[in-house]
Amino acid sequence: MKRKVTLKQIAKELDVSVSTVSKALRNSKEISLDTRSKVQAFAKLYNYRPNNIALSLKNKRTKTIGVIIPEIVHHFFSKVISGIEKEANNRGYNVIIGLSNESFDKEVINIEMLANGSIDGFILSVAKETLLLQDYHHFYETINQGMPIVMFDRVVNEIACDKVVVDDKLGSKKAVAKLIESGCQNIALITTKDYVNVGKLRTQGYLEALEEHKIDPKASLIIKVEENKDKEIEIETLEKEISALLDKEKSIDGIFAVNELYAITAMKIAINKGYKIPENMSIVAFTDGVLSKHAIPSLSTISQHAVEMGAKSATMLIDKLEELVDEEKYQTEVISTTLIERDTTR
Amino acid sequence: MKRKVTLKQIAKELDVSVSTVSKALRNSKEISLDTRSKVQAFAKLYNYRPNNIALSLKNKRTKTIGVIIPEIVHHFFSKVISGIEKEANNRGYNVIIGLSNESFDKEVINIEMLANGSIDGFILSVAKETLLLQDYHHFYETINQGMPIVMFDRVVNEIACDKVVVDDKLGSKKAVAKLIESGCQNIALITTKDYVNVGKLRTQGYLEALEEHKIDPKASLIIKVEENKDKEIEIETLEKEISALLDKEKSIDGIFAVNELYAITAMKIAINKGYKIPENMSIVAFTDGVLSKHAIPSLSTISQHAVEMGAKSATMLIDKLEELVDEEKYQTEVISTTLIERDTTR
DNA sequence: TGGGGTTACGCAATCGTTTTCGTGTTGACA
DNA sequence: TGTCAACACGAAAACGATTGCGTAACCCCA
Repeated sequence: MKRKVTLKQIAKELDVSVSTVSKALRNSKEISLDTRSKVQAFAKLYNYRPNNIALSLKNKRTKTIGVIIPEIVHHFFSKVISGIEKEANNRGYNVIIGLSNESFDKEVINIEMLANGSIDGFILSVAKETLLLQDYHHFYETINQGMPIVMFDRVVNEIACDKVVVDDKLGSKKAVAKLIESGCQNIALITTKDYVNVGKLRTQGYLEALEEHKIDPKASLIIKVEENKDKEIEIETLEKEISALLDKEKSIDGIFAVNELYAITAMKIAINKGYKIPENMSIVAFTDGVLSKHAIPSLSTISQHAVEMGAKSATMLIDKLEELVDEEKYQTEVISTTLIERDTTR
Repeated sequence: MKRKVTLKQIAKELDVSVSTVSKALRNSKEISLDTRSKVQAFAKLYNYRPNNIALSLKNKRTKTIGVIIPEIVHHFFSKVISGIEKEANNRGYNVIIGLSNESFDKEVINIEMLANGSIDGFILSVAKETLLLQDYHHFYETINQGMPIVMFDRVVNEIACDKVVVDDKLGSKKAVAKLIESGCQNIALITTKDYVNVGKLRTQGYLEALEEHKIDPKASLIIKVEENKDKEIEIETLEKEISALLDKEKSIDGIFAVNELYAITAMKIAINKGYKIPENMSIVAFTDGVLSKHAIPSLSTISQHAVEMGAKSATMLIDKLEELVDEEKYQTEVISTTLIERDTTR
């Protein structure tokens, strides 16, 4: 086993100083051609690679980006990561991942772990618990120490940093407009409680679409799901609610759900109750994922372009890190959504 | 903006030496109680945190694990990562992610990028292209430099390192046995070409199960899918093949697929052709994911316990890093599979 | 022969931390 | 009063790399 070779070892071996070796490897003309080629040959032979940690210490930059997300077993987030990773790699950066599992404490710990020199900047999506507690001290502290943050999807408006968001309201509006225009009159909404920002915005989009088409919203058609750590329970509860809703409101002919799981759940129940999809029941979901694509029938969705979000976030962060952009100026990039028509809409 | 405070700054401020500050913070009794509390109070006030990079350089360990996977937008891999992350975090390690996108070159680049001091060890699943080329020099070099590797799922047997694998053969056997025992007589197999190790093993399991139940395998019931970078095309081709197969072999009453997407695809076509599932067509898939769980009807699957795989991999790597285990001894851990019975089996 | 310029290298500081080894100042004891 | 231990602290090396500056050795020319 040959351990990694260092400048010092090369220097000793060739009987020159460390600085000579360093300069020779960087092809400094301060060093004679003779020595240069000798050193370079030796380095190549021993497969010399500069130690990243030492470089990081010296340069005060790690060329590494920290990404903190609520969960990774999630189509949207993993897509965002792949976007981040691709862009970061292209620009010579590594990506280090922290999972908050939607927990405030884990988010804080992860940030603190990484903020002590391990990374140059953060890309993150805020944990639900954090949004609920509205305790943002860890973000402020990080930014205060001069470490840039880019927030995506679940952002905190009051924090001064770059942001990349989906146009949730407009996306929902598109979805609901599609339902209305294809003939739906009574459209149910399955959304989350309002403290989840994106849920709130998507609800607003639903309401605006109705308004624009002169349809009076009915509170009785809206289900606001209480999220649960245990998804099983959450979905079971939702199933009962949807079932009850469909039993009570026979006129429902369209459903808009703020995520695909809610939509799939609704579809399952609707099919069980004998609805024909899309003939007498149309369904559209926000968030395009595998479930939608491969469901039977396949679900029409609003795609968030997650990969693009990730790539954009990385671009913004790296631009800031490399000072290609004004340090004090924060931007909010809006990624537009696309309606993907599949088999649950007419 | 207050930049991070260092030992040197504290030392200057309190008019003591750097070493005194360091010792005081580590509560060395070499330092008087007076000085100790003074330093500690000051450090707390200024929120001092030791610089990780400097520590890494000094300690020659980064407390970071490099994970290289073929893709992240994939239920299995993201679950493995969540397992790795959890275990790693518990033991004070960070996780840095590299994606190979199934490409040999990207795998090599990622490994080289991380192997220069950024991490203490690797956990990885080999890219398909690498398996095809059978070029493993980058793994050998890494191991040779004294950096431990743990391979999971897609492993290279000839390389001496720790491995965590799924019991692919036994898992498939379980699945096919289930089909047979529930009354299926003519079971089709949808698998991958043999160079993908796991595809091969799963095919073997299928064959063994048939053999044990005294059923003669028929080559005409087996589809070996040629994988394609473009999943759309791969699935479209597969759809045609399955359709042709079902048309030709009317006696088929069971399908075993080596992943859930193949199974879902088969199910879709079977349903279209009027098969009743599970009454006259049963289906089981290897790999348990969201698709299976939320498909209608929900798919019976073989679960690989991906989170456990990740956690186990992390445990093995960290144990080696912390020398809790013999450096020269390599183990192969087999994670057993579980049959999850849902609605596509009787 | 002495001064100036060039060449080719080494020294030492630096990044932030830990740790070993001195060392000056006490106080106690013979 | 001389000796020695204990105490409290500082200097310096080390991790691996980069870089500004100093300088020895040489040549050239006046």
